[in-house]
Amino acid sequence: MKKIKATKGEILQSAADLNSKVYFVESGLLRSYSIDANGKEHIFMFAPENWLIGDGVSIDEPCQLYIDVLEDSVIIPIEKNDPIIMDSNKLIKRVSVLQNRIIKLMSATAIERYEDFTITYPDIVQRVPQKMIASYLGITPEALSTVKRNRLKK
Amino acid sequence: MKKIKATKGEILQSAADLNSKVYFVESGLLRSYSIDANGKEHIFMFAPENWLIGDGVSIDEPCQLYIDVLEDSVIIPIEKNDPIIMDSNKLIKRVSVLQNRIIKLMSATAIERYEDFTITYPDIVQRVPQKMIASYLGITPEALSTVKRNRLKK
DNA sequence: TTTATTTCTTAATCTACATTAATGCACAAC
DNA sequence: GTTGTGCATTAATGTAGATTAAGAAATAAA
Repeated sequence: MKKIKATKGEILQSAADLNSKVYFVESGLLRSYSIDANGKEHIFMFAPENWLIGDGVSIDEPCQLYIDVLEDSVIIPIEKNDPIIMDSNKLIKRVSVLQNRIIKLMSATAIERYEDFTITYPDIVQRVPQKMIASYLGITPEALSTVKRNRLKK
Repeated sequence: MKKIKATKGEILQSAADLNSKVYFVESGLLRSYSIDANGKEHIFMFAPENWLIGDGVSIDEPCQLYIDVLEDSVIIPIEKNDPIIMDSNKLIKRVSVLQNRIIKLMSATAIERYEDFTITYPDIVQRVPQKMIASYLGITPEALSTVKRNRLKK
């Protein structure tokens, strides 16, 4: 249950690592992302204060995600198999977030997903570069620019 | 721990329901899906033999998904807060599946997602109408037709 | 300060997939 | 049998967002 200081730019986990930890963010901002066959980044999740971030794979499987530090942070590493902290409720919440994301990815346009993002993470929009938000939404930075422009027209 | 027979076409759960159960499929086939603002269905998951299917939301939140029966099935309803059965390992596996799905939705083309589907669920391809596979992949049945045609050309 | 380096925006073109519509096919109801 | 009704396929056209490229604006480095 020890706190760790992590500095901006630091990489806490790489894909293919065997990492049995998740991270609770006490202050600062982390993100997790994957890199596809073309070398393109896809942001999977942002984790600001009081969020938990980690790879969903089992303890004995290699990770799929990279986790790095976007703002200097204070984090608490937690073992995935720690039964006290990793209670089911937290996991169910996680499933809920992911389920929501899949439904949105399949049924909402980029504009709707951006609206949704600004509501769910109002402060993150100011704290990270636009290209990361585009990456989270599954579109290019260019497309995000026009989304924002069209939004203002209304 | 009682088994239930569910017949084809039966709806086990509707969106907005307050349902505290998930279902283990002993035999048969279930699916979960959402319906978007335009009335379009988006299949979230298939659950053949030995799969667990349910809504990811917390016990006290209204469901987002419909669950219905695609083939006559024998299923075991499980309370979400049953600590014996709903152990963390199963939940982590669930997170893993969803994580994978999101990564694929963001970084793979329809052709790649279809390839992936036929490998992950080789038998399901034969057991459900093509339009449901299209719905799972996030494309139209027409687009799936051309995907399959182009695949054969190789 | 000046010079890089990265980020953001705009516009032109391209492409994967959606939409629309027509046709053929299977299977059930009558 | 025939008349559905739903499903799969094909083709023509439309569109959201990708790609490419070029400038502007911000940030970091010198």
